[in-house]
Amino acid sequence: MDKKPVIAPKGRQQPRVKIEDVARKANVSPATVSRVLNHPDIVRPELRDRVMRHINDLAYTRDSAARALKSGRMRTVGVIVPTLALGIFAEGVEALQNRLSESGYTLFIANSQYDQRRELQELQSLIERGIDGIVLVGASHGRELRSLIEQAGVPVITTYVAKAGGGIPAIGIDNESATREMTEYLLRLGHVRFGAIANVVAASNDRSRARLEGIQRALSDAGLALKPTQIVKADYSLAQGRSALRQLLTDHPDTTAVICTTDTLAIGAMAEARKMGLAVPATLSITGFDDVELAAQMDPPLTTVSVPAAEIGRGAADYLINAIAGSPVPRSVVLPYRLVMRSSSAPPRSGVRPARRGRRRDH
Amino acid sequence: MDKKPVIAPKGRQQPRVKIEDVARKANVSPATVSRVLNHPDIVRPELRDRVMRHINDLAYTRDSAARALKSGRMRTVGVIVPTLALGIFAEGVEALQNRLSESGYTLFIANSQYDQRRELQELQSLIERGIDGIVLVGASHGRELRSLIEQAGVPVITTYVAKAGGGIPAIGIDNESATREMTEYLLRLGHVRFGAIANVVAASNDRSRARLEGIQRALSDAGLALKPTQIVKADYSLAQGRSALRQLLTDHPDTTAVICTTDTLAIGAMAEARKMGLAVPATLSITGFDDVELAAQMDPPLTTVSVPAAEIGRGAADYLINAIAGSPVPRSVVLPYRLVMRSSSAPPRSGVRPARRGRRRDH
DNA sequence: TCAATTTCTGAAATCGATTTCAGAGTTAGG
DNA sequence: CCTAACTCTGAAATCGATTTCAGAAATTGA
Repeated sequence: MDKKPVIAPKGRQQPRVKIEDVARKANVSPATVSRVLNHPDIVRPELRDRVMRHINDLAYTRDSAARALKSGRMRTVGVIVPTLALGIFAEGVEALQNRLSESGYTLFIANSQYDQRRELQELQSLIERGIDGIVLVGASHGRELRSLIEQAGVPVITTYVAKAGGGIPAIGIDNESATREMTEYLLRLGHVRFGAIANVVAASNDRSRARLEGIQRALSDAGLALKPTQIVKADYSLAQGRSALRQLLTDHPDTTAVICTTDTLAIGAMAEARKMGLAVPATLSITGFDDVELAAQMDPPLTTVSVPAAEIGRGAADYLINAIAGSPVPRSVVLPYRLVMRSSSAPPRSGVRPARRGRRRDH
Repeated sequence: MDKKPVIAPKGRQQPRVKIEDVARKANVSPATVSRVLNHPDIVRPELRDRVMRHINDLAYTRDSAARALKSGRMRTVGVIVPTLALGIFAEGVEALQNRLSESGYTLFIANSQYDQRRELQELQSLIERGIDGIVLVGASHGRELRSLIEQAGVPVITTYVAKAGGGIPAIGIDNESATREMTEYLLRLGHVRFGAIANVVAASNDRSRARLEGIQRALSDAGLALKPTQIVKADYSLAQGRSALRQLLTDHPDTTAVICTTDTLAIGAMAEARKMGLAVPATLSITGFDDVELAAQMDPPLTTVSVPAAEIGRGAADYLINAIAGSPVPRSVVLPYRLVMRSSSAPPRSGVRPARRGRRRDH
């Protein structure tokens, strides 16, 4: 009376081919079949071939659960990105997956939506899945997360940053230094009235925060510290780039250079500048960060910082593969970024300190 | 002498907490601990709480390999996309992952780079991993792939298309119908000299092929069949969009409407048009496909077809969750696309059939 | 030709959690 | 007060592949 409902008999409908079935067909023991698959070289060639034929005939594939159970290795790595919507992360994940796949690993993917609590949950779930390694993004992770990882004894690496706290190794670029250089470049061009658009609303976005700090540091060093209203906070959408620029120019109409912490924001800002009738770069220089595909195709092409996302992904994969194998691994890897000067940036109108003439106390 | 090298002792360094350890601490049998975790309601409350405390104290997490082995369920789904570089796929994967995560599933991700052989390899690897369900993209898949899936007895669904061969259920939009409508719209505006830019170089890109067919069908029906030189094949990069437009206008300078099978191509085409000094939409209408974020922010905003990527991802997740549970599932789901008319398209210059005047036999 | 190696194969233990089966303990009914 | 009917817990089998250990077969050398 209390029978189980008649849904999906149990596991698979066709009772999966087991190693024993192959063994019986081939008139050998399961041990031999296993050896043919795992250490082909120690099996007599003719026997090996015979077994192989039967393996193919029966289309046998080993049960990875049983395999993982016995060997303690899942051959699986997990990655948690803030979002896949950003091309830069998608590119990194793709490179990561490709490299892992070459080495027989499979990639679990999860996304945190820039939410540390969600990141923790997803990590929990991945660890329960028995992953052999984990890739994170960014430097700021809760203590809880770090202890979870430590307890699980799983190799980790965090990406897109040059260093991270809590003894977690990192592979990526020095974000702060990149925007510092970019800012210094704009200073050299003669700009003095800056604005910054930064996607720092997500609490956990330490990359953009570092980038913002780079800007601030460079400007402070030049005695041009940004007022709070010269920094507009945004998320990572084009639309916010637009509105951020509008707000910035409302508060500071004499701005001549706008540094964005993301290409997306910069592209939004450029769109808005065009709409407002501002010539880029003649009256306004705009710079981005990431060097997405579109950056080079803009009109004018966008000055930005190129981030080696694919290299980061590959590097993270290599790191974990080595760490899992017990091979020595570097503490952290700092990859070079590249400032890409294109025509969205130029000296301010008519040489040095031009805007002075127009608006402010005219001296 | 022939000892194994001293690397990573074996599995984990800290000898993982087992269910038996918890059982011993709590003075119960492993069976009880298992019950506490899997069927809490059949264990006496006080005992349950006691066991729970020890589970937490020891930070015990069950070994998913052993669990999967016994239960035959991995609670894992795989997805193979052509590439993550396309925002449309990234968005779908993200939605897929989010929905699966809610139901306790974890997502394996792989990418095929539009290569059917690679797709097959990745699928092979996923099936060996014991996934419970698989998500594919597109309608065209080799027979080998289908038989592999069938043999494994794993539920599948393919995405971004309205239907697929080989009895594989699908969730997505009717690509051909979408471009047909788009073309008809341009015809109604009065265009007669069309060009098409299609990313059909990847052999397996059936979506774009269907889109191209939609264009051709609509034009044939209107007695305006495209000549081969009016169709430029490209991959999926902005740069190719640019060069495609240039080539198209070299061969057919009197073209008034260009239909692209991808927003990326359309955006590239618009960039090139601007560079060539062609006013959009005054002298040239351009349309895209996908409705990426940037499309609405272009100048002029791009007319395109909106694809419900997130809905596709969610739908695929729901489908598989049900199919795995043995619940009834729909054969296929056709989702509505949406034509988004923006200002990159308009009637050709000076009313109906304007270009006639300029170039051709002037009647 | 026989013994000593060497090479190869099979039987059986093992990985860790789940679940059936049966028995111990408890409560209710007579 | 004793048996009947439950409720709850534990012992042991099981999932499928891997691997150790030992023995059988083949090879080499004397």
